Amino acid sequence: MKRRITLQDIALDLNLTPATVSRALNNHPEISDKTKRMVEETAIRLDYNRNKIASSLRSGKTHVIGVLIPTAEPAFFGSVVHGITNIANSNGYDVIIYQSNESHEYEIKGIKAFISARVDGILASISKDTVDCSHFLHAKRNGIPVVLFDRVNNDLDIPSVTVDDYQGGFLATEHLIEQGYKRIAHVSGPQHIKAFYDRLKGYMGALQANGIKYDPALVFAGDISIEAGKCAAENFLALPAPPDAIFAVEDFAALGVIKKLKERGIRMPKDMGVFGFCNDLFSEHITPGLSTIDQQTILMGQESFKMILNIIDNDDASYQPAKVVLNPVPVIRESSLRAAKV
Amino acid sequence: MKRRITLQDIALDLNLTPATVSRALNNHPEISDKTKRMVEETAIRLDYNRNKIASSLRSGKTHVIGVLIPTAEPAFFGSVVHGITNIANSNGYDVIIYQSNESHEYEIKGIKAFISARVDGILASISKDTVDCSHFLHAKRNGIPVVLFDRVNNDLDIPSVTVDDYQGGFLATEHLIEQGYKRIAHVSGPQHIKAFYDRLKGYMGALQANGIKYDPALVFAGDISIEAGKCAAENFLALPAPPDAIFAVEDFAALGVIKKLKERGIRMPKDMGVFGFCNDLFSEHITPGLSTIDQQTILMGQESFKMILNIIDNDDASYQPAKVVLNPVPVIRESSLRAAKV
DNA sequence: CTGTTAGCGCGTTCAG
DNA sequence: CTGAACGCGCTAACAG
Repeated sequence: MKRRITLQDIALDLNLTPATVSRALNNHPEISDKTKRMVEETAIRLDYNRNKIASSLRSGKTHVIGVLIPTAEPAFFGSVVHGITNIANSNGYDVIIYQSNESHEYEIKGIKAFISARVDGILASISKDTVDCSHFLHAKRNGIPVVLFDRVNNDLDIPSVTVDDYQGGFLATEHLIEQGYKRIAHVSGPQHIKAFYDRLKGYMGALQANGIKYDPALVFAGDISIEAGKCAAENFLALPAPPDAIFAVEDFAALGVIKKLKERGIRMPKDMGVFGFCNDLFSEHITPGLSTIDQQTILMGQESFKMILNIIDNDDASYQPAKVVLNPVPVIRESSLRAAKV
Repeated sequence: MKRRITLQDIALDLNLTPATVSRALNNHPEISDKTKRMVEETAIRLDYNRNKIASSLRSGKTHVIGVLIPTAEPAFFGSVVHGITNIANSNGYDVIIYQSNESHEYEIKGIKAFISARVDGILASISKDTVDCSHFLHAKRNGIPVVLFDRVNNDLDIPSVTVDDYQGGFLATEHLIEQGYKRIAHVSGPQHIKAFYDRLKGYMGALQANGIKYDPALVFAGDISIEAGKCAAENFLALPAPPDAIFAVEDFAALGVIKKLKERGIRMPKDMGVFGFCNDLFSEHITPGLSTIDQQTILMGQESFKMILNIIDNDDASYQPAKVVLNPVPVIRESSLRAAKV
């Protein structure tokens, strides 16, 4: 392995000083075009690569963004990361990923790793297990701006990017009503997670807006799992007056519903309409295709990055906790499409 | 924002020198336990976080691994990244992700970014568009070890982690034969990608091993898309002597096959067996469940990391291009399960 | 077991 | 427009 080329090497080659070479490479206005050209040529000829470590140490900027997510496994976070890294890279930022695996302890470790690495900013989604959020404030106290996406905490004074879950729940339910379904049930998720709570509220809101009385028997306290969906479906079918449509809090739960209904020979969308939430990768490809709410994952990643970049660039006190709320986008497929609509 | 605490601050607080504090925090054997305890306490009390930048500059090690992938979007790479980051983080390494978006140009940019960031190692999967691989050798010349995973190039003298695609194709085809299918067709992928070429060879190998004559009419030159699968199915059905089973080079292509067969009212697995490759997330959830070959993505990520770590730790000339080949794992579901087998 | 000294490579003063 | 000098925070080498 050859020794790495430094500014010094370029300087010696051209009878200049490292300082001048540095300025030339950074396109400093007080350097003559001639020198800039010479320096650039030599840099390429010698195969110079700027040492970002030294540069970071000196300048106090790493051009690295930390991204902390519960897990890169499911499609959702993978897709958001996809959005973040692409826009970050094209803005000259590197992205470090850390997975909390839904654990509070690992989440804290991740923040520590980011502080140690002196990242310029942190994008994070709170893990399921996390109750105490002081580690995020800890990062802020260390001068590292934080933006939360998707899994947020409104008690914290931290800017965030989310989708409008209330609106999503509302739109899903309203679509089912428009399709002529009369008794619409809901498989809900853990209510301490704001997104799931909001979806339930949206469901209730749509019922009310359409003059349908809310029936607690039609809400099953479930989870975002296939198993929960199956349980819920079973439960609903055993009711004296079963529903004719089911809106599940998440696509996997909806998938469980669909599996159970198939097992029982119940036809969708004829006998029963089904609606999910997430627009997971599989939703398009199952039978029947699952109607769902798209959460605009790529856009979410991009907006999160833009926001943190904005905070980094105006590193003054203009750190106003902004809340960006994205519009949920209904994606209608066979599972809920009973009537041909205009 | 408060000033960041440095080793100096701890040293002053305890009447020690920064060097001693550094050694204590790094658990150097020549430091007394008493001092170590004192230093650790003070570090916590003052909320000290090691400046990894300075540490990296001095030591020449960043503890960062660059991961270069075509795209984080599809389940496959997301899952491998999942495997890499988890094992990397638990080994004290940070992971920087760069996406080439299947473009040669961006791939080169990614390598440059990694060299600039002085990463300790690079894990990469070659993009579809890449013909010239000199940028990987460029990284090696800069003293950064490289390990390729999944999309590799055997002409390069670079260690790699892959699955045995020949074996996968062989097992898939043999399973169909065992299930009593007689005329087995194959939807192949672009043959310049080694993995796809090997799967076709595996298919042919299994036919031969079972005394079945290879019929070129039963191989459709397709792609890894739903559309290609649909075309292939149509093509096969129009044959004078149509096949009774189809092995597709990839799950999305298999999905296309399934969609087309359903459209035509052909029952699976009774009238036609279908087999995919990849074990994509949706494969389990479609109807019928798709039999496929699992590529052990998590394991692949872990093995890749272990290999690069090994090279980093013995940074001498023991840089022997090892090739790790993982076993493909058949996952049998309804789409191919005609007979009850022992 | 601990202190002293020096320098990793860069960017930013302040001169000229 | 360019040069000289310094220091970011840490760790390795050498003393003692």
